[in-house]
Amino acid sequence: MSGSHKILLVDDEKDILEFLSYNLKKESFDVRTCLNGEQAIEEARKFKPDLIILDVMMPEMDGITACSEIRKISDLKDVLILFLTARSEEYSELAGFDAGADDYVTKPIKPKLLISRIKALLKRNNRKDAGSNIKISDIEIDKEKHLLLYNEQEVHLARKEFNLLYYLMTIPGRVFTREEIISEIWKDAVVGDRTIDVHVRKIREKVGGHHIKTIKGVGYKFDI
Amino acid sequence: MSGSHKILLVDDEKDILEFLSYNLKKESFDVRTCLNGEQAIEEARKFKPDLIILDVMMPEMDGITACSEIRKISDLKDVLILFLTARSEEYSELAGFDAGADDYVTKPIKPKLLISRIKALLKRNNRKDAGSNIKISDIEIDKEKHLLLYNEQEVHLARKEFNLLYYLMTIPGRVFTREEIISEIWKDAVVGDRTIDVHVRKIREKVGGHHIKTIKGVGYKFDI
DNA sequence: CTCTATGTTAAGAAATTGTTAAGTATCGCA
DNA sequence: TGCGATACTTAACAATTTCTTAACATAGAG
Repeated sequence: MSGSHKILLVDDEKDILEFLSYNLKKESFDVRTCLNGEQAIEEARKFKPDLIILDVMMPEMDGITACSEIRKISDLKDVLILFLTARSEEYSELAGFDAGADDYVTKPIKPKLLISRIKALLKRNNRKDAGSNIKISDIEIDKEKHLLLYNEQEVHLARKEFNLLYYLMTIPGRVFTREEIISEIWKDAVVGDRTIDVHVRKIREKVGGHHIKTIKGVGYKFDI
Repeated sequence: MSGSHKILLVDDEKDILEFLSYNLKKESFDVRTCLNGEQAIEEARKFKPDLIILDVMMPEMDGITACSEIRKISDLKDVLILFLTARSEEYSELAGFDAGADDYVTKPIKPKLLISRIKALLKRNNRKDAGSNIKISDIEIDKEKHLLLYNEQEVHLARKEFNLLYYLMTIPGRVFTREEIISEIWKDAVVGDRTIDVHVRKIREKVGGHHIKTIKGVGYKFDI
């Protein structure tokens, strides 16, 4: 199922490279490794991987810089990039996404989680041609451009609001539980009970209240 | 909501056992404790928990060894295993996953985080039986969307009503006893005699009385 | 007819979500 | 770096919905 997806793994710690490499190969991915960002760019040109896993913290050239560089290479414009970050470096996430990352995973790394993320990414990518943008009735959303049109009108949503709305819209009609939403939008962070509600409220304020529907005791869903 | 999920808690420090036990019980989990790996294996065979929380560092038999042993027991093949590790023992995590752990949490333990992880684990595991929609004559039910169509018309059911109707519809015609219904919908909660009736009444009100039939002295069934 | 299981109703308890405002964190920019 | 602006989270409280119960009504088996 994983087929022969090619993954380029970049980290300056050999132990981690070996550990991940082992786990990925077990899933029958085609894996190559690099120890720093410069090597990675070179290798990426030749190897043309489907996915690059980049450690954010590396000597020589850090992951974010490497990511930006890679995005400039037209041959690799569509390669998926996943960051590895220490739990503390929360900023790197933001910077990472700005640099064009597709996902990130915090260390210490849980192989199972990483692999499921990878599979999700690769899968999502198959539909990417169909556009990472969704249009439903009066709402149009373009994830790449971080742009939302409501009645042809551009509306600004903050990052969390945007991600939340986008997440619900990935499967319109389906109810997402609070737990699902939290683990998707907040990853492992622990947030209070009312946080989701407040974000939902703001989204409703901006795109009309009828779209996000509350199913009491279950969760929220996007409705036409 | 946590229902009657059974958790086996294994740690050599009594303080931690008590602390966690208290917090888990507060969430209405069914908790048992052990002080070492050997006891844990024995207890797991009898107790058949849904989840085992294992401290990695223990005398006698460490958590990783215990985990491997447990995975060998066919009766416990599907039990979830969560490791507790000190922050410094980063590598134990790696070994832990190889031994078949499903997740891990670092000490010092924050109960909130631990519990949200536990719930996520248990939930993920439950999602095996997701053949979510049923259509019978004039009733169509979609669990994912938490949607009920009666004569093509959307009808709102509260959570308990929805779950109850869905449960009866999983095997149309079969009579479900009150006991079965209670243990499915209310788990271990104790509710009065008339509670089911009231819910049934509300469902009948909403989807026409003929579908749910009372078998006096036995239970209820969904009829076409 | 009598007895027991179930039906009905309305009240209020409990659970869940909505709202607001204030505090904290982060960002963009000079 | 510091400042104003924006974003995010939280806490307190309000509003709403859902759930349970109690009291009484009814039906049907025997």
